[in-house]
Amino acid sequence: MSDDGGPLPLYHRVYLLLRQQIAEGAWPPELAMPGEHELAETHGVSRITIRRALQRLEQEGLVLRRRGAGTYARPPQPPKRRENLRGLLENLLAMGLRTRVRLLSFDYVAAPPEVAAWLELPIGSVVQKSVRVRSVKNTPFSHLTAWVPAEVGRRFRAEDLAERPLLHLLEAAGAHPARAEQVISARLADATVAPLLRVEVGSPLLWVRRQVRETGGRVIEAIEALYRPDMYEYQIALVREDGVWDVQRETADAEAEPAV
Amino acid sequence: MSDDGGPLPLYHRVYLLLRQQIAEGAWPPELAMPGEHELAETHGVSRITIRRALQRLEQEGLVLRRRGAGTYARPPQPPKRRENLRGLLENLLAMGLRTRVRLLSFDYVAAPPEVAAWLELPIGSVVQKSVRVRSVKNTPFSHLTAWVPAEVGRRFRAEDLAERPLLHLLEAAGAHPARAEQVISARLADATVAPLLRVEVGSPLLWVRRQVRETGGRVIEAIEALYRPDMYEYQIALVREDGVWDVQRETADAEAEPAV
DNA sequence: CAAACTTGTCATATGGCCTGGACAAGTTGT
DNA sequence: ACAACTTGTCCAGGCCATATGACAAGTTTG
Repeated sequence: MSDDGGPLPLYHRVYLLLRQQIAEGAWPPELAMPGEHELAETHGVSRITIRRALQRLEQEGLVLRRRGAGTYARPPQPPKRRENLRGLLENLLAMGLRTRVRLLSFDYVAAPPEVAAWLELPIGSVVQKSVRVRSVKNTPFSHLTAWVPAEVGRRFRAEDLAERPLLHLLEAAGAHPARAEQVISARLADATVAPLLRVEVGSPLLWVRRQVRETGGRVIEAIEALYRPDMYEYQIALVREDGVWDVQRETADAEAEPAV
Repeated sequence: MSDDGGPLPLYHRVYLLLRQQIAEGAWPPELAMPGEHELAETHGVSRITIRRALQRLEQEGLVLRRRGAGTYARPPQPPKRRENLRGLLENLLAMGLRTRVRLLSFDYVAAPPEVAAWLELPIGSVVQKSVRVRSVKNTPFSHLTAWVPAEVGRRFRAEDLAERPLLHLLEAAGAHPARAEQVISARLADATVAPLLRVEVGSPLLWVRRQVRETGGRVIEAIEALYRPDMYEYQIALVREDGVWDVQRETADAEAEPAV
């Protein structure tokens, strides 16, 4: 469940990198970007490959090219406007943001070994597997794959998943979530996830895996989330007390408008 | 032959799909998988393409192939073993792990607009900029770009940066770090960072930006860190109390051995 | 104007990806 | 033994990705 991106065409990788640098304002719009020859050199790639990447950037309006004059970056929006949303991940949709959830699949299956270990169940146990995509203002920003032990999952219906957060359903069903562990990492969008998040294959995604236990210690939820970094970031505020750093608050930060 | 989802080679996409199905136990290990012809048909792809996917699966030990007999799926590998290291980010190197730091650059420069805003200084103020790469067991895992106001930075030397964490230096220099904000996101490795982290250009990296204030409220450090996700992950433990999730501890999780 | 940049266009060459088909070699079940 | 499966191997050909080089055409600067 952990994996690579694989072999992307060169011109596409160069495109992704240039787009990232443009978005960061690496080249002010009034100064020309490095020439094609120079870009080719710094990326260790032929000029034709650079041109393919630049042509695509031009098609998308991220760059303005004039023969003889040069290539000029056009950073999309003025400084990124963000709506800062206090609250933990699950509370995101309880807030003002209108998020829409699409339920892509909902099945009871035999737990593959990795998932079984994650849920601390015997291999082959029946588990409920659901896949959802969550959107703000019609733009998808998270892809969620959740695993729940069968007897816990049976207490709610598939339609509920499209309306309320999983943790609420678990609580309403009599479970008592008490502790959670999250691991935050990064991975590339693969051919399955990319179209669902409306992102290019090979773009970077925030990768969060969470395990939730109830008071007795039993794992009642294992969830894998992939977030678009342009739409969603993770914030942590720390305070230093008596020479030790301590967490003050944890925050999810979602953009008001998609960057592109 | 069929639809699109991105510019991945066909054989690689088939490989990903088959690997996923194997991991989910779609074919019990004692029964043969569908033959190459059948797989070619169901995936809408030529037999040679199927073979390339299967050959890779065989190399990785996920399937067993015997001429005349068929292809048999094999139970996936046991989960990765990790050394779990408690402690906040800056404490990582204070722990048992022997991390080595290489100082790549150290200058006093005029702050570019973004950095000035980040440090809450007037545009063009002089700041100390340093770039470091940190390694465990001779494998680099983090790339750090730090910005410090000039008058704060003058209180320590470049050589100190190669030996002690920046926060220690700031404290030793009389600063009083009190609060910090971290933003966690994801980005791609570009041509500059990739070789330093010994990673392919275009691979995903964990992207952390941190701003540290001292007691008076002044920003004394702005730092941008890029981490290899196979070497370093971010963990957060949450506890639910009175219906609200609270952060219990924050943890950096580094692998004992690089995955590759 | 002229030199020195820029992007646009073209031709050529190499190698990887992918298809279609044919055939060889091994295994299994009747 | 035989038929019917399987995987292993090879070929011819087309398309695409990529590198290299040369040249045309536009812009900027002195």
